[in-house]
Amino acid sequence: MSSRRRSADQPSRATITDVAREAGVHASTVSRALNPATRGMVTEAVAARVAEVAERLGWRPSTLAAGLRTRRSRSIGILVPDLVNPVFPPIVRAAEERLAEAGYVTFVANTDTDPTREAMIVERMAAHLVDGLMLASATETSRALQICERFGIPTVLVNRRQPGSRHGTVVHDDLRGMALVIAHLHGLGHRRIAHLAGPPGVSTASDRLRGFRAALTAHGLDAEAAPVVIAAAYSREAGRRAMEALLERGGFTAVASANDMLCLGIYDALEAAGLAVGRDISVTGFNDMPFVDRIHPPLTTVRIQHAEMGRCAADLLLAELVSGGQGEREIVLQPELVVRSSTAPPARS
Amino acid sequence: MSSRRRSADQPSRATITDVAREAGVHASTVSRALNPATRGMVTEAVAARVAEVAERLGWRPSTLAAGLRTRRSRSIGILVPDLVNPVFPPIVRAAEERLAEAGYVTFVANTDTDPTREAMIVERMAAHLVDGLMLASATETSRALQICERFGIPTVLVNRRQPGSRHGTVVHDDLRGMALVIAHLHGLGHRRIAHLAGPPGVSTASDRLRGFRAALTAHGLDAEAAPVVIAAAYSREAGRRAMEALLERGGFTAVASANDMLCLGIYDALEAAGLAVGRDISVTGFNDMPFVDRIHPPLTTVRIQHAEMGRCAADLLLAELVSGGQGEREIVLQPELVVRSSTAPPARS
DNA sequence: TTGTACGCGTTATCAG
DNA sequence: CTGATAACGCGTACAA
Repeated sequence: MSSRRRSADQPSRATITDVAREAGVHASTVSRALNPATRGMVTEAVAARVAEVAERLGWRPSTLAAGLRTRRSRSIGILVPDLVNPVFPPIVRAAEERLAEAGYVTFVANTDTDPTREAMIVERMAAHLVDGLMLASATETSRALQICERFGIPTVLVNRRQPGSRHGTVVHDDLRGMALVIAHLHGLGHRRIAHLAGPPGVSTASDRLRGFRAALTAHGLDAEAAPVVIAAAYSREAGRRAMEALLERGGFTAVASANDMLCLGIYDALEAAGLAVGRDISVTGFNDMPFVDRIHPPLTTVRIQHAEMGRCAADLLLAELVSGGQGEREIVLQPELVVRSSTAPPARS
Repeated sequence: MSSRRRSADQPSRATITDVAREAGVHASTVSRALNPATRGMVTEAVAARVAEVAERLGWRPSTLAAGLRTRRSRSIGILVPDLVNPVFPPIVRAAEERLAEAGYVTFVANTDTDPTREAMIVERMAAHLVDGLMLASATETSRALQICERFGIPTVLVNRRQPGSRHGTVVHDDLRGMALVIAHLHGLGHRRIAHLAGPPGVSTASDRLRGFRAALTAHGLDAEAAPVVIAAAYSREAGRRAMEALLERGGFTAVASANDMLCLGIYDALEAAGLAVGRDISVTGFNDMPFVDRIHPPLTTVRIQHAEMGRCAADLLLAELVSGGQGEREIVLQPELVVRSSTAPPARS
């Protein structure tokens, strides 16, 4: 017979009742003595004795049992599209750190940019009574946000906007980021610039596309005529395929990509086509994700504030958790152009 | 007044009692009808009616309430040292996928290779009644494993061994991996090979160091005389500092690194010293983490099976969850050498 | 200041 | 096959 280890031979963890019996007081008193918020309601001496017994018995509060009553769990869910994309880990880490300081644990999950999966995860998180949710995965049509609202779970968006949403949001000024890119390329002499756009429904993709077109116009270039190909996902493979399509079409000396991950695929496609990044075709990225300074040639890209984004989002969420729903602000961080060697004046040919 | 949204105006989610009332049966019957495992104990007709009502009322099981009784939560905790290290996300993703198929949610957390933090997280996970734990963070002296045993939580180790541990473990044959590296370097003509070792207490670090020495000896080289510097962490920065120390010491034409992350720092240090990777000093990594094929020069490294490791660990854990503690196996996967351009015959000088 | 009594949503164990 | 009842561990009005 397979007896559950936890129940049988193992010394099942001490409960508040055990502590009460041992300390010679009532369970409620123990609860009050051990809860920082209610400690004042109890005698100094009793509090000390209870604390001592609890310590000795190795008592740990059961988040579950507490949550059953309070409907809170001191935990926060963080949803990202794909942890394998190096943009997200730094954001998550920074948020996690800030939330931990405030006493919250964080649970991270991948959504694969799949709305169904995203909705399922939100439901599961809700079932675990997360106190708040941080979505780095929100698409412009995410059902997830409605679910959050239905359950009344405070939610903030990170690195993704949802137009018209009332949720706290932390993003970057992508239009300005693209303007920096185009100004740089224009300054190098490029006049025929292509855009490798991100997947549909993702706000960074559409914002950067808009920024691309606006910046071209601002420089007196024909935004309508500029080659644009949309990548199926923010992945290396999708970037390669999109770049192949762009190459077939031709008619450009530089390509401004919606994101660094795509650039890896762009490099792959250009290498396969026998073209040199920088010399033959200039390439720019977006995000300045880790390690792109070490790829060859080092990528000119737009730096976003990964850690700051995570911290701001955490603060926004924490504010909302205490104030009960005021944090409906949008924080827009400023990006910065980092010039490396993937951009150069256009080839003569 | 700040009324908690969840309680007041929001339609608090339907409970099993609501469904029971609506369906005209007892709550226990609802429980049985909706639980796949106990559905057989109930009439087909009743089951159907209950299911219909539950659907209509939007009933969702409360993991917490259920866990309070069953002491299970259908969730698994995954602990990694640092999600920013690209080795881990693919492992986590693969494990997550396999576990999700089996109906488990996964919670990921970073430990920062800090035993105290690791212990705290394990406790919190235990408080959330995770059914199992996957540790990619275990150091050779981790207290975390004892905590797991005390709580009776099934635990497996991934990408880390703990000597003498009885836990299921999935690792690679690091000794063989190092042997492949040294054979490759030796074949190129290198005779003075240095090792940039990983941090103390980490099994991959000590295994690879042992493998390094054993392989040197096997090739008739003096293992004792070989320069070895220990990096403070598996990070780019620590790699740079360790490499600087190694350069001061000198006396080598190639350096075998314990891991790819360190190689980024090695590249930084060599660049700062005006040395060319490959031509002046050959460099090898370990892990074949994403993107190292695109750094300059592309890194010769040992490929490990990231996804397979995650899947195996998940299977091991699942087996243990159903059988109740048999999975005390150690799975050793085989690594593979990937030769790129960071290695070349030693410079003449 | 402390104890009593009850509820949170579900499952296990009996009876019927 | 179904209903009643008692847990699970904790928080919290209310009473003492």
